[in-house]
Amino acid sequence: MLQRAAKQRTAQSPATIYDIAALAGVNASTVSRALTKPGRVSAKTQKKIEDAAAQLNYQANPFARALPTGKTNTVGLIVSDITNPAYFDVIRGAEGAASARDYTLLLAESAESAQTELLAAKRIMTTVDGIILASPRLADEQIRELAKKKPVVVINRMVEEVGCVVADVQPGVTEAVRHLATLGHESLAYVAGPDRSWMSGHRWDSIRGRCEWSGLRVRKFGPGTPTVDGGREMAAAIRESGATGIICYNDLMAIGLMQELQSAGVRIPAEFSIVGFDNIFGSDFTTPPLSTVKSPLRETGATALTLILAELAASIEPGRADDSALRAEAAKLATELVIRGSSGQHSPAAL
Amino acid sequence: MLQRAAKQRTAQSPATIYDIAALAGVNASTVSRALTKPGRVSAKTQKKIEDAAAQLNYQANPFARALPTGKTNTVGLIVSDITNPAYFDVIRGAEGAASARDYTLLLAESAESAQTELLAAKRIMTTVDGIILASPRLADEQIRELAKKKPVVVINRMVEEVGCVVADVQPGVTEAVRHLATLGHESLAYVAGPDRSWMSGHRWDSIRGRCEWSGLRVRKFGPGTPTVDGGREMAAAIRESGATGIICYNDLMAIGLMQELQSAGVRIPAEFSIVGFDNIFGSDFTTPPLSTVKSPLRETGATALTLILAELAASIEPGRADDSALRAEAAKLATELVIRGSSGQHSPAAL
DNA sequence: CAAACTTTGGCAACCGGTTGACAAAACCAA
DNA sequence: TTGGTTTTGTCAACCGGTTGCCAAAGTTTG
Repeated sequence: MLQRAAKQRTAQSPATIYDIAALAGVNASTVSRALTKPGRVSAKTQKKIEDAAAQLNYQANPFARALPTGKTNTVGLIVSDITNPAYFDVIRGAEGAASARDYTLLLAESAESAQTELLAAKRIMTTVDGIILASPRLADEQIRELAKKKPVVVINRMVEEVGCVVADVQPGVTEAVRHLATLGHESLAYVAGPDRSWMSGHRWDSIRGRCEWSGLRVRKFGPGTPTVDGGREMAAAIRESGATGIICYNDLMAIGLMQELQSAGVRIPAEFSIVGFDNIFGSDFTTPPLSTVKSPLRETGATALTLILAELAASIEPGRADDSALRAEAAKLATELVIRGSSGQHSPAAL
Repeated sequence: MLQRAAKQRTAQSPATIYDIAALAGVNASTVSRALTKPGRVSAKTQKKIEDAAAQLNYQANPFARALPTGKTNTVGLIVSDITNPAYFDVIRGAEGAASARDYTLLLAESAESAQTELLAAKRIMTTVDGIILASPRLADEQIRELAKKKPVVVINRMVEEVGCVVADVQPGVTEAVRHLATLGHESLAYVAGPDRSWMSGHRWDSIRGRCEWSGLRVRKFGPGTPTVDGGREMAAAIRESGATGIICYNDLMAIGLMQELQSAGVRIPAEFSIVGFDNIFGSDFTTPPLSTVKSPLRETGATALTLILAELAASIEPGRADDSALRAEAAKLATELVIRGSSGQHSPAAL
């Protein structure tokens, strides 16, 4: 009552299918069919109903619709840290793909905590048709557990039995290592991200493999916090290490590392070459601009959303297992090296 | 039927209050009360019900709850352009404030188009308890129209009869103009953003006012696109204008302008001083790092969400008009000048 | 023109909670 | 023990859609 009053105070209650039914002189169920089941009602009644709906400015109540069907036309996206610009493009890609298909994106952040992440996931689980986890900090088992309830797609991580979107780091890493070798660096270093980050380990594996293949020395530093400050903290260790070709887990760390080294008087790229990962917004603003292994972040976000929708479609209509097409699409997500000023001919003598 | 089967295939249907009722040996409505109306049920039954709920891993279905109450515990946030890093702090602030209060954030973007914005607003209107519009491109009247249906709070714009969160540009602008004057600039320029941007006009008004007060010449350029490229496009006009102290609508434009001028051989800050707005991520990466009028973006987002919730509370319990407290909070959102390297002593002679 | 078949629309149950009205039970004082 | 009050739980309606089932209306066919 109170609510009703309040509702009427701020607005006239929105039109329902019953209002339409009354206006068009048909039953509510006919209205429902006219609006959702194409071809189920005669063209004549269809028109009457559509006119009435337009006249009343009808907008279906998504909750009433979701209740019996369980479908919400909403996909949740949980990122580990909204601050990280790398996710900007992921979010953007997912949002674009979602609204293009008349889906809505629900955003949540886990603040780099597995516990918060699980909480957020559970909180929105009931509200969405599926969940995208960007660089989740949860354990594999927990992710599989979630995936039992609703479609789950993981970004930047491989989890068995769960849909994953991971750009192929190989091409970018290969280019980066070759690039550094060509510039005269014989000893490389990898500045790792958090231990919980699957992607950090993955990048390291790829780099190490490539270095072995090329006969280069490479050491791993870290784990570190995947932020500008986290990069700064690694500067001293890197400087003492003897390594001169540095690849960082992500651009933020690379930028921090470069800033700290420069403020200690080190010349980049003469003394150290630095390469990041992701090609985030602003990575070309630095002096020198950052060389980086570019990830197709936006496409990653869009692909993840497409995958969710495909899983959804498959669970309704189990016949078509067209995952192959999507796998193919995901496989096209390759990384590539963007060479800018932070990597260059190694010439410490020029001091 | 099919759905039911599908549901069971991927997961056991989640527990309902009826399951709890059966397990605890009470009526479903008692369960509902126990879970939502503290004190309405005896301690004994309360405990029985809570135990049963815990045992069944109960999680209320938000749709079933939203249907009769109309409350969704979700707030929509529509930004004009997800690409713009300025919004990320706004999003972050709103997200933080939301999840702290057990609310969820629904994100949508309008791609700088009034039409898309209206569409997005209408689409999510039915799903959320309130909407935050960040730098909306809609007309005032359209915004008021939306506000009739659900609480609306507008960021970076003043709209009468609607809740607004606008940081006070005055202190930052005053500092910036004085700063430029002190550096020896006698002729200033403002590089405007889009015509549809209220904030762009607002900043211009403030700057012009301050310049008149100080007896400085100032011209307005634009309108322009509020992006790095938009800034680049203004470079030629600025260079010919004779103005040497440049304030840009936002950091993106400032960065673009600076890049373009530098690539034409212009020395910053010797020949031109450049000041942006917002202090976005990366604005300190440039060479020279960008001087900028810092906006409390994160607080703005958080305040907007708090305002929405306050309006919501007020509409249920109309007695308390504690808007004053919130106004006070919003008023604390002041801008301030961050002086970095892109502004400095005007010394064209040093050429 | 009737029989057989196809469309089309109505009825009613259901999704999972919330809530007003009311009755049963428990409690209290006299 | 009784009458009055308060607490506690039940009943049933409702939110606004969806959908299986069925009957009425319309169409085709022999």
